[in-house]
Formats: sequence, C-alpha cells, structure tokens
Amino acid sequence: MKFATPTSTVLYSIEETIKAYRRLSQQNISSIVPDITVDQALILIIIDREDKTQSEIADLVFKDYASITRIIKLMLNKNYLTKTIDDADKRKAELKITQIGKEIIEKLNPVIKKNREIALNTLSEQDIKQLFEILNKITQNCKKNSK
Amino acid sequence: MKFATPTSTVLYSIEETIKAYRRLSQQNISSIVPDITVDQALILIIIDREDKTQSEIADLVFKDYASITRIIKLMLNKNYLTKTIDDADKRKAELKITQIGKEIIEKLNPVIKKNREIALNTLSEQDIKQLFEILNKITQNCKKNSK
DNA sequence: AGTATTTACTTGATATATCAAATAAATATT
DNA sequence: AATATTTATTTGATATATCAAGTAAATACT
Repeated sequence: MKFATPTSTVLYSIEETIKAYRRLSQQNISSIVPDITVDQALILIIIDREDKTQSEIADLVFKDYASITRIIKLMLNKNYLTKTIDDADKRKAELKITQIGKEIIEKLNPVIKKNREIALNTLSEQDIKQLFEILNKITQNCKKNSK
Repeated sequence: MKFATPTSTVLYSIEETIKAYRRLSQQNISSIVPDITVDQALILIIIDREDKTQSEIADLVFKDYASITRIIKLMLNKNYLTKTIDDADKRKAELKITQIGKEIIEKLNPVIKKNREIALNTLSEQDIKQLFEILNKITQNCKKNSK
C-alpha cells in the first residue's frame, strides 16, 4: 500500500506554517520581553481581557488542563499573576494580573500586532476568509471523528 | 493599544486545526499500534522511503536536531530501527528499519491514509489548492522575517 | 442526611520543542 | 602539516503536550 508521502499533504503544510509563525512570534517577543514564551504571553493576555477559570482558558487555547496548571505556575513564580481561591466556588482559581504583568502586556501588544501583520501581510481579505472556512471544514471533520 | 483578541485570528484557527488533526491521528494510530506516537510514525515512514541523515529528517519535518536525536533513540529502544555509523562520513548515522519496524509501517499505512481522508473529506480540489497557496504565503512571510 | 457523580484543578510519567553548549569528524585556510 | 571553520550529532536545561490517576469541593440522587 503505497500512497502520498506524508510531506506532500496539506496537513504537513499546516504544520509548517504554524511552526514558522511560532518561531517568528517567539523571536520578536523575546527581543522585547526576554523571559516569556508565546504560550505564556497568549494566556496572560486572555486573563487580562476577561476573568476566566483555568479550564475555560484551557478550552480557549486548545490546551490540556495540566498544561495550563504548569504554565500558570511559571507565571506565578515570575509574579505576572496572582492566584487566589474563588470564594463562591472553592474549586476554582481566581487569576489576576499584577502590575508587572500589566507592564509586560503593554510591551507585548505592539509586538503581537506586528507579528500578525507580518504573517498575514500578503493576504487579501478574500484569502483570509477562505482560509478560515477551509480550516474550519478540516477541524470539524477531525472533531466529528475523534474524542 | 487595543486590538483583535488573539483567539479571533486565523493563526489561532491554524493552531486549532492542527491540534484537532493530531488528536484524530494519534487516536487512530494508537488503536492499531498502541505504543507509537504520531511523530515517531512520521519519521519511521520517512526513513523507510528514503535513506536520510538525522539532520535531513529534521529539516523535512521542521523539527530540531535535538528532537530527532531523542525520537530516534526511543525507536531504537523499541527495535523499530538500527543505527550505525556511516562509513563514508563518520559523523553521520545510518538508519535502517528493522523487520519489526516494517511490520509497524504496514499496519500504519491504511490508518494514515484514512486519517487524511477523514480530515480532508469535505474539501474540494479547489479548496486544497487554495489552502496550499494561502498557507505558503504565510509561511514565506514568516520565514522572511525570522531566523 | 448520606452516597454517588461531576467539576476544577493538581501531580506524575513520558514525549516533544527549543536553545545553548559540547563533541567529533570533515573540510577549508594559511 | 597545523589551525580554523563547518557539519552532524548529542546532551542538558527548561517549557509544553498528553494521558492517567488523585484530591477536594460542588451538585445530584436516593
């Protein structure tokens, strides 16, 4: 049973693209805030924009609860965040950005904006719309057949 | 400086798609060969199809040399592969699939084919062509601006 | 009320990602 | 030939991914 080489499929291209974007993002982020990862930055921004529990964050960024626990822990150690027990539901954590965290977000905002602009620079509105739609088809296909 | 929530960009959709596909793939692979990962399977197949050095493999699958070293090591432990020193250039490794490895590849081939079919099921030829092109634009944009 | 189930989160084990530093062999340079 | 540089791979440290098992609080059920 011989068929297309793995490296000739679109799914391989998707991997390539996301890795290229992650590399670009990490490089530019590191040049402004040396000690933060792309994932930490994303989660920091999400917490800043809206109060979320860890499991809500996990669902939002497609990560495992375990990963979120560890990523949060690293940011607690760096004092970007505080974590307290939710009074209304003691299983839940209340996450708040510290002043340090806020300053980092301010520094990151323009970098993140620029990263997106660089990545999507040569794309038309139409390209982006189509990309959304096609990716969504694939995602739905995969989700329907797993879990 | 307020701008689009990270979770509203296509780049986020790309992440979502690739994770959904990886999950589907791992589930279906595990149901046939319980002790192999998606990454190991990919690399095993690449080695089987063409003799490649570790660094060539790394470049091909967008992974770090260090990652390849470790992935190979795990497959050596499971006797999917043998590794010997290349006679012509003693820095290089010669990787060969064992009988066990070959049998695993035979089992995996239909699963991998099916995973792709599931993922791309609802896409037209046109969709796939466009997806390739748009992803390639993004990849080029990112690569031009990093490294 | 007491038990069972679910929910939110944590921890452990193992695989992979990334960067930096190290080793050894091959190649280039003087 | 001796030294410098490059290439192929490895190792260490730390971050993240994934699965399984565990804890504690909240909710549902009898």
